[in-house]
Amino acid sequence: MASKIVVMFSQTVEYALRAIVHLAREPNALQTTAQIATATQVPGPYLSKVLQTLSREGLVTVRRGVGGGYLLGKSPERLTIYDVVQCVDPIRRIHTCPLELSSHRKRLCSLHKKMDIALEGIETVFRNTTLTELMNSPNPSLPLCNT
Amino acid sequence: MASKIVVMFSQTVEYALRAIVHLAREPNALQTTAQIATATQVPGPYLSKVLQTLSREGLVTVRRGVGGGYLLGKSPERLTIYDVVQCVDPIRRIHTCPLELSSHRKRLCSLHKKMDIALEGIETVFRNTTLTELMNSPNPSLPLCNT
DNA sequence: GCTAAACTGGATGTCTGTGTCCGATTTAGC
DNA sequence: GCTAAATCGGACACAGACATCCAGTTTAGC
Repeated sequence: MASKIVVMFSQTVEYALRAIVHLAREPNALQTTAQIATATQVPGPYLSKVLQTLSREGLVTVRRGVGGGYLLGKSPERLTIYDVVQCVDPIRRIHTCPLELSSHRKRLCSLHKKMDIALEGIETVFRNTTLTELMNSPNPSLPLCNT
Repeated sequence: MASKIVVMFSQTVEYALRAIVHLAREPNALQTTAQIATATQVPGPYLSKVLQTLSREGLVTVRRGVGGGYLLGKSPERLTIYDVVQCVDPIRRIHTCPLELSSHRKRLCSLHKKMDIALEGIETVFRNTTLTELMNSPNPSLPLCNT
């Protein structure tokens, strides 16, 4: 009845965030899928799909052909966790009654209101966290690095 | 790449919460699976499984045989959304590095720390919301009811 | 104790997220 | 322009969440 590792956030979100964080560590260096896959411990072929999704939204920039690879598509100060999540597996706030009860259409009942408040909390945390903040946080463990 | 209706909370969680809320509206009335299914718009056979799960943890009480059905298993003041969620599809906080980097074992990197903070937020909202509060909230839309 | 109402548990089916594979396409460097 | 490095896109494979079905068990009421 439950998922496996990181419930609530899909595997795809986890992978996308790892890839973005990895690219953010060297904002100007082209990285091939294989390099990113190794560094982030994400299955290469699947990572490839995830990067394509990120690329479509401009979160990463791609250069094809020999010597090609991926670059961060936006400046780390203006790229948030939220952007990444929304790109690959969006948080959908609850705006209308899931039961489609006519009287709840505009005014959620207390149950769904609470659930939406929980979602709002996540949204806020993610909206307020930029890649820059992740990289500069006063944390001895660097993202993805076994220091 | 995304799920369908209410991302982040599984369908099962949604169903379980509806069932619990429905039972909480009449805390002392036995309700058959069919009755609950109709009231909550949950597929009967699947709801049956969900109720079994809730029953194993004592969140609902079952009476088998003729005239049987389900009852709330705990008093609504002491039953929280969190209890229901943890029963059917638990929120798993991030305690150790998903990449299993040895240096992150006890100290999460900033990325996973942020993700865990988001989870903690949900956990807090859910822990602090009892069934009683849901029923008594000053909200014109009663849970599950088309008033 | 018979019968019918109701839950139990296992088997099965379906769909989507995750993961793989490979031929086609792009491009740097010779 | 040839070649090799690299992404792209579609087809395929697998597992788990969601959903169904049914034979078996429990129990109230006659």
